[in-house]
Amino acid sequence: MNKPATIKDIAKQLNISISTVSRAMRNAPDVNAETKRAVMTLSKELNYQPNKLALSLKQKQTHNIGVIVPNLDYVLATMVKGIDEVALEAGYTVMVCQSNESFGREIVNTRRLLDSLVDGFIISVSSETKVFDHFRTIQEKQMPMVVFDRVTPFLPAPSVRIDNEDGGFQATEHLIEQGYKRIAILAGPRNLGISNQRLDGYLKALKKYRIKPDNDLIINCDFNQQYAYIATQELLNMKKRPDAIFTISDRMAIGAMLAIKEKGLRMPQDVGLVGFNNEPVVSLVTPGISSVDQPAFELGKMAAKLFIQTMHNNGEMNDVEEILKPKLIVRESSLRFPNKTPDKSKR
Amino acid sequence: MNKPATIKDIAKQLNISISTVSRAMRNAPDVNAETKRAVMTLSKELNYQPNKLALSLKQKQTHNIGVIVPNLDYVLATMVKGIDEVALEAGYTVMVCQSNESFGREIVNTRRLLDSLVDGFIISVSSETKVFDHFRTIQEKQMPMVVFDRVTPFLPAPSVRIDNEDGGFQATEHLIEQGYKRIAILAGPRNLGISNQRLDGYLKALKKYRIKPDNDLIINCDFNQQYAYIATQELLNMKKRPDAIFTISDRMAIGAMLAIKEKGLRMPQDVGLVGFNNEPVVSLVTPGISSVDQPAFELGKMAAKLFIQTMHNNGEMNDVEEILKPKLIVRESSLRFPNKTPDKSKR
DNA sequence: TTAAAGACCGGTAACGTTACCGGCAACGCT
DNA sequence: AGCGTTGCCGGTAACGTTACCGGTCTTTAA
Repeated sequence: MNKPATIKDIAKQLNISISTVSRAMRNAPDVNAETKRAVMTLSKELNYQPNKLALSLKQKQTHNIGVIVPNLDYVLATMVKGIDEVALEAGYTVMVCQSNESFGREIVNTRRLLDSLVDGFIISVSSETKVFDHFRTIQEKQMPMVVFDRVTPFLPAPSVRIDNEDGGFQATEHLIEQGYKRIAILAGPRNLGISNQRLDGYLKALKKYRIKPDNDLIINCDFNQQYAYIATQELLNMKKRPDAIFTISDRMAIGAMLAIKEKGLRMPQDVGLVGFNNEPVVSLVTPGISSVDQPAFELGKMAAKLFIQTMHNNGEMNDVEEILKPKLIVRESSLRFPNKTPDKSKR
Repeated sequence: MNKPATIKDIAKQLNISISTVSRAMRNAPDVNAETKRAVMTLSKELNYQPNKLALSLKQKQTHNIGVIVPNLDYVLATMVKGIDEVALEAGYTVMVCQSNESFGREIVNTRRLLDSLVDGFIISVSSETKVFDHFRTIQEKQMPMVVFDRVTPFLPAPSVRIDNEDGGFQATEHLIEQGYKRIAILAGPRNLGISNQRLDGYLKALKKYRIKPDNDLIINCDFNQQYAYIATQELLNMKKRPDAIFTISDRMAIGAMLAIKEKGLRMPQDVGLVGFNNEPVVSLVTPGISSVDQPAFELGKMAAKLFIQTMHNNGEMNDVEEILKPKLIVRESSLRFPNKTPDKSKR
């Protein structure tokens, strides 16, 4: 066995035409049962594997899905797992590419996958991305495309995300109920949808309780731990320092926590802290950090389902927007009055 | 612009043959400079994208690498990032598939990718896998295959891994130097190479200091936090309980930590603890957990480099085995005598 | 002046598969 | 007996690309 066996080899050995073999393989109706059996046995014997490339070339579809994510941290990895789950079930193979939050990498990845490697895309956009032309070429090619998690209004497409505003609202309302008066927010980059939506939730909660938002307490900084650490230091050095901080990611919450501890302040007594994502780490640090949990796995599954639907509708889809609900998990970092919150969750 | 433009369209519009267009695109030497320019401009105008499928079918290679990993936790995600880095550089696209530590999934993934989707594989085997036939079919097809991180002697192939034995040795020796007398080890599953190698390092260190290994202190349990938690509880309930625990992963270290805290014991005074991987989380918990750091990103890069080398050698490669050195990072969880360890690293 | 060399280009087969059309028996029905 | 129907099969083109061979015309060298 040198070269892999092809349909031709089978045809030759069985003295029938390749068309018949092809039909037999696909279990077509108009082929004799006996011939079918013969083909099947021989194909097994020769260890025949149909050539997907040839097939894809012929019918112009690959049954691959291109997944582009900015990174593979806990949340996104979980979502990808969800995508994988239903994609595999539906007969699709996923190609995961990381853009590393880099605009250039995102373009390269997109172009690569676009080279007839995939039938469509499931995308979470990089935080660096402000121009979406590379994604629009996908749509011009009539390819299905679903955006998840990092959704942006500048890229109209079927999308799945969580209700970020509600998440921001829950977190902030909880802090208010716990008696915190000056609540700061570490929002992410300005151009990022999830960042602004969570900020909106924050503002909405303040409004509900008639608290005037203070621009000095609204910080836009980059998405990582280090920046959050620095931003928190600055916050805590203010004359009228905040007594609570809501960060829109757990990474940032960790950074904030480190700054708070270093300053010698206690949580939740001196400063309350709430994060976002509910990554495992927040339940391990001391004190445990309250965080808004999002159904990442479910979200991934939903994204893939939406993709497959779009696929079946020939790429057309009247911009569906699935929105899943997040849920605040309360831990020690923000719990001044345990009785005020009905369901203190387990660690 | 309906259908994507092909080489034929260009040929027709320019009134030249498709061969010439093909050569012009590839910047072949025997084509007039002017013709080249004409082809280039028109191809840009028509937004021509060469069809990778047709090309792959023709020259029987896809320029894709199949990467199969058991999961996408911190360490593996970092390694994958390393693979991605050099693969992209070398003109390869990677297809990442998670086996979810499941034997069946691993087989499915392998078969899928084997369907003429990739030119070869970079693999980290699932912990569940005890039979390697599905991987051997890769080798039978003369495809390059590199194994990384989870290397096993039952699957001979070029490989990259860290010196697990040395890592285990460093961790254990450190605990001994810190005056711990009864040192337990939470090893992973028995069939996993990294598990056994780290165990070997542990035994080697004991031997060096003439400590007799105690079978009651050597626990083989599953790779996750929950099992480690339970195993630690049992250890601490022994009549002569251990005064230190070395776990072969940080996940397990976290589990152990929770059990230790729950029992009301203090680290490092009552029990010393050392983990493996040096995930970010271990520096965030209190006390910080000492852990053996492995150069994950470098390891990923090395794996991809090795793959590309193997590729260039037509799949032949006299089983290279690259071994990178790990390095113990000491933190509070095991530091009884700060002066005894020369380089206490930063958190 | 002529032959060889070089520059440039075209035609065709092939990669492995499927879609489509057409053909030939055999069978059943009137 | 004649005709349509059914069951089964073969041939060919096509998907988009490249490899190979060969051809024509111009240039160069002896």
